[in-house]
Amino acid sequence: MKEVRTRFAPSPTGFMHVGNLRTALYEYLIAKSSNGKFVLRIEDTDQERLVEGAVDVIYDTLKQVGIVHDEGPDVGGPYGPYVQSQRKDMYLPYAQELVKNGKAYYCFCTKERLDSLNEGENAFGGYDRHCRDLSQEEADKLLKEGVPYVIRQKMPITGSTTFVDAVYGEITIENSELEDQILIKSDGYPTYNFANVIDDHLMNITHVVRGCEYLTSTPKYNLLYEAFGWELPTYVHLPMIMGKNEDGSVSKLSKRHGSTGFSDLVNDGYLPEAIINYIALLGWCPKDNQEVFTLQGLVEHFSIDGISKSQSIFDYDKLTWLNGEYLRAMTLEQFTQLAMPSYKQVFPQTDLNWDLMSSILQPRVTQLNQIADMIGFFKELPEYSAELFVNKKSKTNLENSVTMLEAAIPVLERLDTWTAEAIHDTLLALPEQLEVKNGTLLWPVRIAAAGMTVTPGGAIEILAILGKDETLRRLNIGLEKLKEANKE
RNA sequence: GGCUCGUUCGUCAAGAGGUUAAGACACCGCCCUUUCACGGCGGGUUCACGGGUUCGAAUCCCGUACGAGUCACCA
Repeated sequence: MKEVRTRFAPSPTGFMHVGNLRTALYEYLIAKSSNGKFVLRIEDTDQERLVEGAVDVIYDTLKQVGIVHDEGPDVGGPYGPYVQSQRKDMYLPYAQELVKNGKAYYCFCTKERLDSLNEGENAFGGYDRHCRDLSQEEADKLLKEGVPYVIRQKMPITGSTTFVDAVYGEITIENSELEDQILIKSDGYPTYNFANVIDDHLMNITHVVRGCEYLTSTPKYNLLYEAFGWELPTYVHLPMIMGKNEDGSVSKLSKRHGSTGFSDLVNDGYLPEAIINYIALLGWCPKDNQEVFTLQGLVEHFSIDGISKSQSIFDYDKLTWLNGEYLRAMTLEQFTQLAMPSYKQVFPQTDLNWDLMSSILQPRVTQLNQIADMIGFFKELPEYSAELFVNKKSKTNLENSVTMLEAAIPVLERLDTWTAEAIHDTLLALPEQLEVKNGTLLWPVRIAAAGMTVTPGGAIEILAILGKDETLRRLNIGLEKLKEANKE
């Protein structure tokens, strides 16, 4: 059995769309699940769209998610170079061979003529094959005169072309639908379509994996393989990733739906592992419906027949949930390490009990970038209304809250060892004495300590993190606020 | 518009002629509880529509509708 070889062939645009990343992931998984090779090839044949540093974005992304390529521009390999602009001179001879065999031809049509074909009421819709039947003498003459040219593929006029896709099955396209596409551009560079076929063959790629936007142009590729007498690869076309619009309609995932780039998602506080895990599940389902996977787990479970045919909508809610699962699954130390930049953002100078902080945050955080907002109240007591002390379920009101704080403050003042455990024992002795439920005491304490109704962690943890001095200061502020409110 | 592909809860989806049509996210309710979260339990008109084929269709066939892709010297 031939070794499986797949390739990720991005254009260096400086941006890694999640759709691209998913394609890379599936290519990697297809190769690795059968012990094959995964190749990285940079497709930079469009000289007008070159972006500085764009290739690094590709390396960085793959590195962050743990997808390792066996061959590529940076690591080399037996089929190099792996950058198309460095392979430029390889393509023309193949195109010329096609011309010689009558499968392609020189075209001298100007841009203006081409444009005019698609204008006005006589719009033709495509190329009219004007140069297809130029005699060899004419072509040679124009070539000698230095008239700019492109090389176009000569498509069959009649009949149809059928191919089998591993996901979509048998697909037939009428040859009359196929345009005489350009193989070599007037700047001498090959088009994507042509370079792709040549390189995939030269690099022994066995599985061509790509988005299904290429589905209907696949016959053009196959006609090229046939013209050269090369073996066809296995095609694996992937369904698109879509986004849901406000009005309920669906369109290709783009900025207006949210973050669509890998680095955007990371900035939003998502973990690379969670992003990869989520993306793997968008359009693919394992036999046993498992949902949480490491990259290695995906390699072990992946199979092409689990790829779905229909487009799927990127669901930020589910990604968020999955990210929370990853966050909760890690050790406290790992969590603290990831959270530390946020901790330091809020407390650049001070050190708090970060372990305790992490222990209350870890079950609650779903995106790392929420942390700074969640812990802001530790740094500064928010402005709040005395009304917050009133809570039906805890049976607290403006009057008994005073009693609770007046009971809590002195015992806390006498407490020397300021640990969560000691605070717990001290505070929880009070409700019994006062003959109230725990919540009746703890609600006002927490409100006074935090100045908000919803907090990560309970009163005890919050006091422990705040420290004795700050706790007492805040409880007294709360007490004053209550007395003030009761006066009115 | 031509061509190609697709359509199972709001979303991701299992399902391959006979199932009470899984599971997950989201949502709602209850429990746990020191608020929130975590965790536990429970809930909901889901097979686009219309015809066939069949004893029997989410599954097979044909139409229709809707959605998407594609028709570049972009990839």
